[in-house]
Amino acid sequence: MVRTKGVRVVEVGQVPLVRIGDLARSAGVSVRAVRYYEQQGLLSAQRSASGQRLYPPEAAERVRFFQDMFAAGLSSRRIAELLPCIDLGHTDAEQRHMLQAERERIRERVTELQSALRRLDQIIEVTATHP
Amino acid sequence: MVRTKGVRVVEVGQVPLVRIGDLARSAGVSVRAVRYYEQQGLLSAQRSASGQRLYPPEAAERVRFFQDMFAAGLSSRRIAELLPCIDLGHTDAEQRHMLQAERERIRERVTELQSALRRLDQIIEVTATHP
DNA sequence: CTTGCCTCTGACGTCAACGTCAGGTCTTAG
DNA sequence: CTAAGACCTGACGTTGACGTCAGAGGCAAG
Repeated sequence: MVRTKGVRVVEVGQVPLVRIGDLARSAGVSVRAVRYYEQQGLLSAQRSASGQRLYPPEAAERVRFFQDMFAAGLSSRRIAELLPCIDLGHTDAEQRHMLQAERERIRERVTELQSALRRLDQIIEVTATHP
Repeated sequence: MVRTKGVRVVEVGQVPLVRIGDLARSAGVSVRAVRYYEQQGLLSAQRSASGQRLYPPEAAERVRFFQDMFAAGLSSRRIAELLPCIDLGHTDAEQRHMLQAERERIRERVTELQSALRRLDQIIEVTATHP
């Protein structure tokens, strides 16, 4: 076990593994959030002898992907359904249907937001002439 | 008091008023939602002698505006702050700041969503080649 | 060895926009 | 007059993605 720039790293064969705090920091989320993702079946972790979670550094990318999807309004359930598509690189009919449905949902949200934006702009415009 | 096409209407002077159920239907929300908006200070209502809420028909437009703003991620608190800007037709510095901030927030959400859309499209594209 | 930070597992708290239920009143069609 | 809806006021329940706290253990530095 070595220490590199403040981040404790466990070398298992050639694979460096980081602990939950480091993952959380590098992904920009809380430690609680990472544990939550595991609980929801989105993220798995190796365990050290003493039971501490150990992650490969790529896990940070995956966590950021979760954030993107949450921001897009997907539930953790949907994201869980999404992961096999990514990991296996192929989809069945049901999965393709789900992907299209979510895509459409997000597109609708975008147009909703743009509509709201226009309404806000109207208000700003109107009241700008009457300060 | 008259009945017009199934909608009970109260004539007070020249102003026709509708009851909460009619407002809810014409705005496409639940009765509970309308009461909630009143509780949050977004909507006021005249009361009949027996205490029932009475609304001018334009209230439906206002309720739809609430829906737009909620869909854009504004809280009822923010919407309440917004209403005087609309009703009075002018804004002070603080209000203008708030309007700009919310505008910017929504714009960020849009780009987030578009980013998520691209990621989903990538997945769809990749897996489409491997059915 | 101890100090200080990190991690662990529960488990309860939060927040917003309502849903839902209870128990009672109003209104109107028939 | 009566029965069926619509409406009233509380007040508790729901959902999702975590926050937060408690109590206990792990681990590198001095």
